[in-house]
Amino acid sequence: MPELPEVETVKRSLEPYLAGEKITGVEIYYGGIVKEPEPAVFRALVQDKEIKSLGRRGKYLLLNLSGDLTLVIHLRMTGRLTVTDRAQPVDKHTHLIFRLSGEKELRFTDVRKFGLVYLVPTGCWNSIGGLFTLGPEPLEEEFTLACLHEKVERKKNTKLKNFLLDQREIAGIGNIYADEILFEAGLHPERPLATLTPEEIKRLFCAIRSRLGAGVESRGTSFRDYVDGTGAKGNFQNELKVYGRGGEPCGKCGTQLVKSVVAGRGTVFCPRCQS
DNA sequence: CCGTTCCTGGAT
DNA sequence: ATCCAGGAACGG
Repeated sequence: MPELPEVETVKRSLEPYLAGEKITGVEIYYGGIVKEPEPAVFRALVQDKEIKSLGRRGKYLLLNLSGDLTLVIHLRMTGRLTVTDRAQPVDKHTHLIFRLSGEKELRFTDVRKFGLVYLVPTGCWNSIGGLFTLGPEPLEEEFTLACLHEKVERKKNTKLKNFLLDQREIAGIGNIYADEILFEAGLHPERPLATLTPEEIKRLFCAIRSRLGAGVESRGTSFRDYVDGTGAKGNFQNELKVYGRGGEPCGKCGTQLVKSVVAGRGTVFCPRCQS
């Protein structure tokens, strides 16, 4: 599931292939992926634009085009965005292809069709609700311990895991990194925010930076579908301490890891190390 | 806040 | 044959 570290890795891996390239054509095989504008207008607007730069906000990938337009792409759970040789056979689940000037093309593939693509004027995110209301970037300077304190104080009764998954609070954390962050911080996923001590908030802050940073360093988690922009798998799946390990012994204390449901998501934690 | 919906492949 | 995975929008 592409979360912040995965989307950042896709962005970095695509940059050398896409920056400065011209989009010479677009093929839309499944129009449902293109949310705005309608597919015919989308195709016409993208035609012959240059990809000036790539960016990321939370789990959103941004392709800044000439003409002050930005292609906003969300991979949701199973989306893949890859640079592929034109000659390579098209996958059954490829919904969108951007032809490039060279021998390569950019393909959007998504088994579950949950991915989202928008084309909007650069900076005009108001039509994309999830992007418009996105919280701070946790790996940037803007996200400080004071900032986390303030957020925690405002959402007293919220459970920690719900808080971490809320993109309006902090951008880019999904189910995998939420569980890994809580394990590293030694905090129970159902702890109400109001019960956190300053020391625990500090631990949470450090764990957010550390786990997301480590995820980026390892080029993301290829637990299932995720690959980067060149089709390469990440390595962070080898460093997961709790996600996907329900029933296994905790790496720190040996207690059996518990799998439950919190915030409507599968949640794994150590009942001894996390309180 | 919580549950439901979207969608498909893989697990049971 | 049925259930489960889950990001984010939406309804209650």
